[in-house]
Formats: sequence, C-alpha cells, structure tokens
Amino acid sequence: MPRRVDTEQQRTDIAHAVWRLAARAGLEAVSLREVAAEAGVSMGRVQHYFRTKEEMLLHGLRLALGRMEDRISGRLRHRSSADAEDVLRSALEEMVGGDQDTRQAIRVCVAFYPRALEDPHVADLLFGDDDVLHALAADVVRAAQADHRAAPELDPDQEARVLWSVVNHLGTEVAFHRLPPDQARATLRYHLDRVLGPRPDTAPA
Amino acid sequence: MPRRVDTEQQRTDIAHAVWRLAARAGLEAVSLREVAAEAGVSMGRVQHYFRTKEEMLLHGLRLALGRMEDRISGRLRHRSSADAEDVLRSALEEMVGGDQDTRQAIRVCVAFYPRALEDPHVADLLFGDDDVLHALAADVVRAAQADHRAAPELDPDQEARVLWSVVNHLGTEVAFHRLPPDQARATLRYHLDRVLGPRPDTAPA
DNA sequence: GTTCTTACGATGCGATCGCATTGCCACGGG
DNA sequence: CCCGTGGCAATGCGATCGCATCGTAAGAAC
Repeated sequence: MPRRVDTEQQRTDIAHAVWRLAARAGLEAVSLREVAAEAGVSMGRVQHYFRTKEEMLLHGLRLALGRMEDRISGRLRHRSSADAEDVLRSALEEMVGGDQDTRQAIRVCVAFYPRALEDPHVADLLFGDDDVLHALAADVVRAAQADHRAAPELDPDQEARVLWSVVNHLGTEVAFHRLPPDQARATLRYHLDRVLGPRPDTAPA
Repeated sequence: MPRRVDTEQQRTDIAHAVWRLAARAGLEAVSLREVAAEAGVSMGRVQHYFRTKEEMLLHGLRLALGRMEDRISGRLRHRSSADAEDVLRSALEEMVGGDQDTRQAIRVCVAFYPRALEDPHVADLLFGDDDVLHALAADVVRAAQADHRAAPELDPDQEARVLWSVVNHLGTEVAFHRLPPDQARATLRYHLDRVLGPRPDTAPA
C-alpha cells in the first residue's frame, strides 16, 4: 500500500468547502467545480474522495451537524457536573448563540430541508436528534415541577414542543441575520425563566 | 392592438407551476424547461411572460405569499366582527393548519431562504410582514393584560417573539410532514391559553 | 384586404453540469 | 531496483442549463 495520505482529513477539507458554499448561498451554489475551487483543490481530487455529488453533500451535512454537537458538548465540558437542565440550556444557548460556525451549520440545515422531503436519509440526519432533545426538555420541565419551581399545571410535553420551536426558530432568525444573537438569547432566557422559574444558581456559565 | 390574451392569468398559471415545483423539491428543481412542462406549455411561452428566470421565481414567491394572505383574510371574512385577537388567531391557526396550499407555500418560503441572504428583494418579500405580525401579537398581549386575563408581569414584546417563533416553527414542521396538523394546533392553543388565558368565547371559529 | 402588432413555437448557442476515462507520478513492499 | 498500487490531474462526454433569435399565426385597426 503505497503513497498513503490522511484520507479522512482530505474528505473533511472538501466537506468543509461544501459546507461553506451551502451556508453562503444554498445547495444551488454547490457544484463539483465550485467545491473544488472553494477547497483549493482539483476537481479530480473531489471525485476521488466522493464517488457522487450526493455522497459529497451528505458528508457536508454530517460535518455541519457534527460540528454543532461538538460545540454543545464542549460547553458542557467546562462544567464540573452537569444535570439535565445544564445539558438542555447548553444546547439551547448554542443554537441561538451568535457563533459563526453554528450559524453556518443552521443555514446548511435549512438548505437541505427540501431534500429531506424526498430523501429519507437526509431527513434522518436532519431530524434524527429531535426526539431526544424533546424528551430531554420534557424531563427538565418535570424535574422543575418536582422542585416546585415550575407550575404544576404545565404539560411537559407541550412545553417541550413550544421550547423546541422557540429555539429552532430563534436560531434560524439569528442564522439568517434577522435577529441579533443577544436579543435571541434574551428571548430564550425570558421564556425559560417563565416556564422553569429563574435558574437557581449552580455557577452560571 | 391585436391578439389580446388574459396576460395576468397566463403569468399566474406559470407562476403556479413554479410554486408547485419549488414546494415539491426546492429551487434546484425549478428550471425553465421543468416549469414549462409542469405548466403544460411551451418553453417559449414561459420566456414570453418572464424575461428572466429570476423574475419568474420572484413572481412564484409572490404568488405563494399572496395565497397565504388571502386564506388568512378569508378566515376573517366568515366572522361578523374581528378584533385584534381574532386576526392574530386566524393568522396563527392558518400557519399551523393542515391546509395543502399553506403547507406548500411554507415550503416555497423555506426554499427561498438561502436566496434571501444575498438578495434583499427576496428578503423583503419573505420577511416584510413579520414586523406587523409581531406588533399585532404584542398588542394582543397588552390587551389581554388590560382585561386582566394575562399576567401583568408578562413582557408583551418578548411574548410576541416567542409566539412568532412557535407559530413559524410549528408551521414549518407541519409543512415538512414532521408533525400532524392537529398536534401543531393543539400545541399552539395550549401556548396561547397559557399566555393569554383561555379564549373568552365570542363565537369560536 | 392590407398592415401591424401581439403571442407565441421552434431552434440554436455557449456555458456548465455530473460523471467516466485515462494516464502519470510518487511512493512502499518484494 | 522495480514493480504495483493508491493518489491524484486532465480531459472528454452527453445532458441540461438560461437565454437569444427567428419565424409565424392570429387577430384588431384602417
């Protein structure tokens, strides 16, 4: 086996170019030639690492999603201990945060939305984590109720859905420059405080 | 002036084909030839009514948005009198409703999102009405507070932003088959009742 | 009827698309 | 040392893209 190269790094570099193009101007802007130019490599190289355009696009999407998850868990690693609410708040703050990577990742996701209609593989990637986030949010509401912080008449499932919607849409508005990040964060915190009661301070982030 | 034809109708027919294609598979699926085929007309006809593809796309988007507005005001015409809350609720219920046209219109809007980043004309069309909706929602919250239905400590502006996010994202989830319409409506009503207090019955829709 | 203008259908052009093919070149194993 | 294979760059192909051009059929105006 001669002439070995860091294959995974090359794939990631190219996928990153896909990601930037898609975030900048949608999937229409993503062609093999454009990706090659953006990544500063030849078109042959792109084709060497991805047999089809579809495969390349999917890898780009995976990269974007993976980056977001990494940044969320990165937020948690700065804490000594994390309960469910910490995890939830970290995820939410990350999504509405002004982080450039996250914004771009969200735009990439939106760009893939139409594809999710006809391609279940894309749909899985895009929406695969929604259920666990929903369950987590509902659990946090229940926990707050048990602590007598949240009103007992709240429906945890509905509140989870509302919260998920708020975060998703605020994140999208930030990503598309329709809302400044700090305003989005303010709205998110306002809503969380109204639902869960103000955060009992266990060392703020 | 010879050979007159219902020009506006022709334009609308073609724009409707644009709309269906974009709703089905995103802007990538919209080419002059595809539009002509979908509309059942020749490509020459399409070019006769729209000098550029861009112009055609914009007209398609305008059509989609206009249809939604028409359906919202259609809901209001069935009522004897409409106060601000009626208007708001009509708009919101329409957006999360299962209406096939509305779903498609929302998908078209999402398909245009990436373009809004670089084309301010598209951005105006897509987001031009957001401010009035936001103001309306905030007013309704204030009115509910004046009626002692909503809690006085609510921040009407923040609640309006939360509400707008909830509706937008629920509508998107319905449009992309990620949530059944009645569940979205249930969540919307749950949230409205929590914020405004239950609707005092002035003849339900 | 002639004329003029609108309303197209048909066709062609250059660019770009995704993809397949070809071949060189750098290395590691024998 | 030299084969052989992995890692590319280069090029070509057929399809499709948006758009421009050209021809013509169908009516109003006279």
